[in-house]
Amino acid sequence: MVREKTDEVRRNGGAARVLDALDRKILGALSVDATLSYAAIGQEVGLSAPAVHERVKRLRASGAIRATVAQLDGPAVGKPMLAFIHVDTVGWGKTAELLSLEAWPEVEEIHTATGDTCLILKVRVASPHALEGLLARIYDVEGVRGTRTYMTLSTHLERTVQADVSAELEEELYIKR
Amino acid sequence: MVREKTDEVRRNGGAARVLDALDRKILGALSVDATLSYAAIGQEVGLSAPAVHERVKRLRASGAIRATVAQLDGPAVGKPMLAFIHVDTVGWGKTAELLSLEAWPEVEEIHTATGDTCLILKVRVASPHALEGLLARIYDVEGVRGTRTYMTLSTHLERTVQADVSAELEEELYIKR
DNA sequence: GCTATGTTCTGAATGAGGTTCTGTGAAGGG
DNA sequence: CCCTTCACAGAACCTCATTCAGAACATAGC
Repeated sequence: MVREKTDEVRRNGGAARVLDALDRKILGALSVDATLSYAAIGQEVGLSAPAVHERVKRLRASGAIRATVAQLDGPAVGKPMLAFIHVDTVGWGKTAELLSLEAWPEVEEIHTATGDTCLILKVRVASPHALEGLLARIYDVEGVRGTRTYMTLSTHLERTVQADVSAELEEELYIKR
Repeated sequence: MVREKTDEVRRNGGAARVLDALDRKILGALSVDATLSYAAIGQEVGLSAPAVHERVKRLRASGAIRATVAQLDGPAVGKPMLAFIHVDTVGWGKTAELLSLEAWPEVEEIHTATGDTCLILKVRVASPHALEGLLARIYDVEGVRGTRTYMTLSTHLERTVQADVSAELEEELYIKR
């Protein structure tokens, strides 16, 4: 019976479900260090290892945990330069074409944005020369009208999505599908 | 002797060391899915599990792998709104004060940048109201002259630092200290 | 050229921790 | 009041991380 229910939840991708305080504590811990053992997390939040495991499995299935990844150091892997590029296009329809940017390893983020620009890119490159080549390729894309590049000189903070652990939000947090 | 040398490398934090093709393949795999077993990675790159483990240990010690974290989903944890905020300050010295932004859970990234602005923030909030409150707090910080906010409407790509697996870069990649 | 030395790998052995199973107690509904 | 459902704890199992010893290979010095 329990198994049936679990499978059902997994089928519909995790229906709307409140994240309680324990879930947010677990997410907070894993978003900082995903190598923690379930037993260690259980110590922190007051659960047994299997209970933590069950919740993490649910959080993965529901999409609250998108992935578990290694955070690399830009300079260490040969990409010391970070920049944000604002791209203006001739129309909204053309942004679809730009999505092939996903295949470019320099591009880490692509957002559609409001303001005086259409797209915001976060890119990481090895050198000024590499940045110039990237910009040239961007201008080659059909529909690109112009770009504005913001080079970063130093990065003071760079982390992933934070789960707020404050308790008063409990009622508002739902898993969206 | 071997142990001595290993300890020495660890003491100076991992001296300049070339990342070879195997290292970059391993980094590429772990940056996408850090839950892979060492045996599975070894299958991909042609090494045994202990050999992969040894390399990963070195990559962690050298700083090429900064951390292993769970990537959370913004909407799922109650933060559906993502924005970039460009902050103008009255002088460079004042940016140090702004670094207390690290303690604000809405702020994910802080960069010093070139261009017509001093700081670029990446923030994720629950609602327009929360964004307004955040901007009010930013303006309360001593030295803040103005801000420009770029709201994102949709995110087409959001990933971490990518390790280029192409082979021709082999000679250029060093671990910086 | 030969030897000593350091490096990195493989395969085996061990132990920690991930994963599953079963039972129990609490909460909600008929 | 009983039944169902759910989440958890404890125990058992089993995969996989980790360590160890030895082999292969490259390098430097004699």
